[in-house]
Amino acid sequence: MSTYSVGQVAAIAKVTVRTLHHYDEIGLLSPGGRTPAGYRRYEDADLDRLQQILFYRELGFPLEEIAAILDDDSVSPTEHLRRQHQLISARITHLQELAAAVEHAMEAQKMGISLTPEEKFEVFGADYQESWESEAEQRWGNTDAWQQSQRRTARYDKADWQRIKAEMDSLNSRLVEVFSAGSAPDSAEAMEAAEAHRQHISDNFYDCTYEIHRCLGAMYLSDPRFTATYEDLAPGLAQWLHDAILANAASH
Amino acid sequence: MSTYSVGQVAAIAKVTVRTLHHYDEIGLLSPGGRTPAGYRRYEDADLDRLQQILFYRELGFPLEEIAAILDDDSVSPTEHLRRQHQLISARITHLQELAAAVEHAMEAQKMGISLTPEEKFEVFGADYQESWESEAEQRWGNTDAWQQSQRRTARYDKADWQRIKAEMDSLNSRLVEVFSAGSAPDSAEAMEAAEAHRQHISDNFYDCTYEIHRCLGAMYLSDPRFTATYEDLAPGLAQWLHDAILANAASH
DNA sequence: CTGCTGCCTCACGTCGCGTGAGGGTCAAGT
DNA sequence: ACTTGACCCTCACGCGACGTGAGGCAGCAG
Repeated sequence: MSTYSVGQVAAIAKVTVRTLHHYDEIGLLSPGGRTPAGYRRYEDADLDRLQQILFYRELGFPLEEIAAILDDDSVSPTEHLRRQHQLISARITHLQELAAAVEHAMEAQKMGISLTPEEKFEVFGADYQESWESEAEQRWGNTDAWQQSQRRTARYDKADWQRIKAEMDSLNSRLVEVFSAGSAPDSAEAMEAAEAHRQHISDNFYDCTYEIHRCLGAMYLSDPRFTATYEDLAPGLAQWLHDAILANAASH
Repeated sequence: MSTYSVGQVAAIAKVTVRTLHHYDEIGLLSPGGRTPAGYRRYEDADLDRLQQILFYRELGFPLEEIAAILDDDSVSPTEHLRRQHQLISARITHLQELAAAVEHAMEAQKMGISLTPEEKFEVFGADYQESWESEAEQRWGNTDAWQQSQRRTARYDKADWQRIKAEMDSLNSRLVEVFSAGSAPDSAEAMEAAEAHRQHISDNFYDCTYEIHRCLGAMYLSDPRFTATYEDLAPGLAQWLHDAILANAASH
């Protein structure tokens, strides 16, 4: 198995040595080993990873996010390639739209027509990272909350997700506890639990105002997926949680 | 004629207020006017300019370069659009190559084959040639020579380029010949070759005065790209050609 | 006249490197 | 055995294109 020095890798991948140093510094790409003198030695696997990194970089992903994507070992290499292909296609369509817009502008110019301000900027709106989880996006559209959540969660690594999962579990068991004790949705404990729930979302996903929290509560009843998880914990819990959220929101 | 506040422009163009402030700071986009209270007021012309800025930004140009491009009033709006379209197309082809490379990688993976390191990074080398063109523009910027060259070469087709390439090759081999024979830069043959070089440029690109030819000679030494091509033909040739050009210019 | 929203100007923080400075390493030639 | 030159190392500061408050004026609504 052959290994490569920084300079060699830099030459092959057409990046600078400094870039490789940087990737090592931030832990994005650390060489497989070092010589006794401290020289970095990259292995074939490192080259593979570098290639992946450059792909995602080319598509405009921040390095931290790339690290998160690549370190998520629940995704197979094949799956990665599929994703990349999808992302590239999305990007291409976006550029084609841009090209079409330019043509449009040329037409308009030749005819001496001027476009409305909104028309001029239409094409820039499309945040090309769509296509990906468009399911949730359809519902929440381009609300600020959703976008904020996207930005934040993109950076989370496995440990973060584990912590969040654990917090959610403890929140849920607290809910079940209060609910099973027979407390009314507008009791102090119920409202406290609802507030904790809201706080958890604010901390980890997006600024969850009382307004938004109310919407969430409604969704726990209307969206079968959510209803299922709560009803699974305890029958009647979805409705109760919904009421508790309303009560808590009203009290603030 | 309506005007817009920063916030309004930000909303229309989907950029942040801070971005507009920044563009104002660096002089890339200053609003047409201000209210007595110091509030920025953008006019329709400013929106047009902003649109152009965003186009070029999307294509990865640094802001300083964008300013240079847009402030070059020798370029008509139509010409701008033509350029943009060209740039977008180039970018699309590049991405399509990337996509093809991904497909290639998928194939290889399915077959259990592993690619050579060089193969893996081939596509990234396609450092799209437009960058050099714009770089040259920065240096030679709005000199008449550059513009003349642009106008003329725009109409050249493949056959023209082939002819020019052939002529250049024969000129270069003549240079190498004279140089390798040990002739001094101020010998008759050397000066003749230099003169032929100048003539070729005048015929195909722009009126190359002796003055300009001298500058070119200097650039063959100062610009690594040119130095490389001549040094590649024969070590020491760059310096020698430079001297020959000077001698030839002096004799006229 | 109080509050709210939008605008202003500093001014420091961030990301992805570029660019030396100062110094060790190692194969090749003399 | 010694020198040279290419390559490597680790700091550490700089830069472009903004993000993100802090502190304060402007203008209107109730």
